[in-house]
Amino acid sequence: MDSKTKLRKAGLRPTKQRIAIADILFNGINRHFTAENLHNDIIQSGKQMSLATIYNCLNKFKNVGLISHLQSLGETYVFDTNVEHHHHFFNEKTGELIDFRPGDIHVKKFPKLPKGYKSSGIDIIIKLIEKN
Amino acid sequence: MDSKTKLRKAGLRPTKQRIAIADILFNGINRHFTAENLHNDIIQSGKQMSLATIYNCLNKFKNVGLISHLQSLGETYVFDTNVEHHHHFFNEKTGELIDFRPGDIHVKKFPKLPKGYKSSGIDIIIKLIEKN
DNA sequence: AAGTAGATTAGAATTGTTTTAAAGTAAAAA
DNA sequence: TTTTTACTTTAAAACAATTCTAATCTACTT
Repeated sequence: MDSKTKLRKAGLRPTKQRIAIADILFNGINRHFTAENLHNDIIQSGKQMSLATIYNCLNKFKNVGLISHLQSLGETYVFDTNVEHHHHFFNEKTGELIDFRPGDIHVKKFPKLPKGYKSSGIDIIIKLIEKN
Repeated sequence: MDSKTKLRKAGLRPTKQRIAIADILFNGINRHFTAENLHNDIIQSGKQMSLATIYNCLNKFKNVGLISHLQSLGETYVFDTNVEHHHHFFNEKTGELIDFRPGDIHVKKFPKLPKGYKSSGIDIIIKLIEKN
């Protein structure tokens, strides 16, 4: 499916800029990227586009589910008086974090790590919403 | 142990400001906070301190291991063309992210969730460093 | 008590993202 | 088709979080 159709199907107007972005993003290879990354790619391909447009488009794409964005633990630097290794519950509504001990969770099957690398740690975030 | 001693033991000069911060942080209750949070607490307790000092102190505290900071997935907003639910390898050196499928990992024992809440998802980040 | 290295501060600088308001463009209506 | 309308793009300004700068201050050493 070409970018134009894809955008239309998602309920977005296929503008020149959106098509250019979609052409880069949906070429079949999953990728992670920042607005800045993408802007560079576009500039280097000889096109011109403002960074604000990139942000606008990406946010629209995200809203309609064409892309996702990595839910870190929020936007700001969060400090923690707990220096032991531990994981977190994350209250999706309030943003509140609650610790839990590594012993309270047990990971059985492990994914195969990329060649030449070893694991230096694992961070687990269990997201919470109110029951009912 | 009082804050002054604690700071000295950690190799930090116990200044008025650091003591004030330590008094708030190390009162026995683990807590998560941002620089802004802490600044508000301090201002509300009638003390005066610049936000820059808060940042300086927290970074110092972090360097000596008195506190930790939550490793989000980096500082900037990262988008992802993969809209399926998935987890990530995180290359600690380069910041690169690689997806892995939820089926590639299996969590057996689950921590007890806070009362009144249910899980709305789980995010797992496996950090990687080069072997040898 | 005096000197020095390290700490604090206000304010400027930086970085990443969003907003604003004006000008442009795709889709719908005529 | 043309006109109209609603949505987009843009540069520039605004904003938010964090760090830096350079002057002042303070805890520790002597």
